Amino acid sequence: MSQQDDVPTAPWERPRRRQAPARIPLTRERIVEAAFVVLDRDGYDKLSMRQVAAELGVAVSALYVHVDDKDELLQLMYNRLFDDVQLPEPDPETWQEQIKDFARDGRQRLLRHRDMARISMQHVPFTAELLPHVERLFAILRAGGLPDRVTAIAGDLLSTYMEGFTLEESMWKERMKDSSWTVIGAQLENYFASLPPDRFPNLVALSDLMVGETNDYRFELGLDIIVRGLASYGPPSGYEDKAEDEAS
Amino acid sequence: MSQQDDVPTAPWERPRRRQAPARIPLTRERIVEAAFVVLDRDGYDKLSMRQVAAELGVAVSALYVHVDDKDELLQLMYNRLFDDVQLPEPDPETWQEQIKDFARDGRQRLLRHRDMARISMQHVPFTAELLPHVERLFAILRAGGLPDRVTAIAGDLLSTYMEGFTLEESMWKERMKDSSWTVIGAQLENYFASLPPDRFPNLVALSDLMVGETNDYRFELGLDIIVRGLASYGPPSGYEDKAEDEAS
DNA sequence: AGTAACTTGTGAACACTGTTCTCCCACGCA
DNA sequence: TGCGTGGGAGAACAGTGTTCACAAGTTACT
Repeated sequence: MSQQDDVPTAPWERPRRRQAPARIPLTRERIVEAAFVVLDRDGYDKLSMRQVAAELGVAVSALYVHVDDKDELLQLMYNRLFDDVQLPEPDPETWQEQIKDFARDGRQRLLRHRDMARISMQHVPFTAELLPHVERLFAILRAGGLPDRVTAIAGDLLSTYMEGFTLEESMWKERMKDSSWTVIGAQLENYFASLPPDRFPNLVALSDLMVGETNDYRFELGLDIIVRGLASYGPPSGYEDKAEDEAS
Repeated sequence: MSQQDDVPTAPWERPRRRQAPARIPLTRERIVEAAFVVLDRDGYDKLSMRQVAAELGVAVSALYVHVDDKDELLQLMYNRLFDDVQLPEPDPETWQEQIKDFARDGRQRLLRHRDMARISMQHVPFTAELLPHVERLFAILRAGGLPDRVTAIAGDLLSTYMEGFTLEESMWKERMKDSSWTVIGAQLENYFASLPPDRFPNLVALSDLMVGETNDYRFELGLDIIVRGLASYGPPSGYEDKAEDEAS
């Protein structure tokens, strides 16, 4: 952005401001960027203010000029991860698929950075930057004909599932990061299958299904369960009438 | 709870040390108990090994004789919170209500101790002590006539929802613990309603529903959405397809 | 009996953490 | 020229999880 700094200053233009500060000024953006570098390299447990400062070649206290808290820094990271989300125009025909895409995209974003799901969990999702996304999500759900009270909590339900699933998923990877996933899965399946069948008949019977499938498949199935539950409150498929919900 | 010692140790559980003789005053149980005292009094952020040791009037390093890690201590707390769960005999008629009761009970347990939801989120739910509960849950789901692949992830889905919902719920309380819930709700509702209606029509329209209802109601509705989604995979209601034979 | 091994618990120490304090220095402005 | 201001540096404070050498007390064996 400042690639013309090496051009010598013409004698007739008096530099009103200091033209080129010797160092790039420290900004929130640069701090967040460095924090992501540390996070991906060392993981959440090693993500400390000192490490971020070291990454920037800067004193720790310099960070606190731009950021109030470590908590605020984490918030900024979360916001930046989702700030370029683009939800589609609400379409009553395909609202179910639109909702699923929202969750799929969220999971992919969380998986982009190591331990990101852990950060996402301890933070309130209603920041000003993310409000447009919630707004769009609501628009899609209402376009699907869901009653308002269902719409009002569907956002919570979906993001809770998305974040919770991804958290568990990445925790397994982290906990046994020495092995590949196929090895992990085999170990787990083996464990469940080795339980005493008289006391754990169902666990034994389902051992292959619990971990044998890929995470993608399991995420997709859970998503489908939720969307089916949501759709059960809406108009029968095929219609687009906004139907009142029938009790019991 | 010591009758399950013959359950093989899961591969992700680090082998713990020999159990201390029963006559020694300091035991794992006492440490866990003290940890709960500290947690309820000072919250999760202040729950440190030093505080737990101080609560017992004991040196910090003494804890490490009985507990490998702080992580293990947290896991023990989680286990103890759920170790006396009692799930009912599977009943194909009322399996949906049985499932809901499972989640309701879990939420109540998490709410019993301050910040407990935060602890629950970062721990693996498949410890040996908790396996019987998963087994029972599976039995109920299968009795409801759900296909095995749905049953296999329904447990994850339910506990993720339960823990995620409770986490968010308790985070709000913690973050604004000065005010009562009605005040918090009013503030939030006010905030959403005050957004520019041209850019956030749906948020404004739903502002009262998002926070106006009680947490109990919102939890119940989310639970119903999930159970409906699950039921959509099962036999049509009214029928009772003979489930896999249950040995009584 | 003596002795060795072991379990428990102690106090100090190490290497960190988030945060704040004082200080310094380069800049913009008068 | 002087001055104020604000960003950054470095040290310091009060913590954190964990480990270390060491001291008791108990048990087990020669």
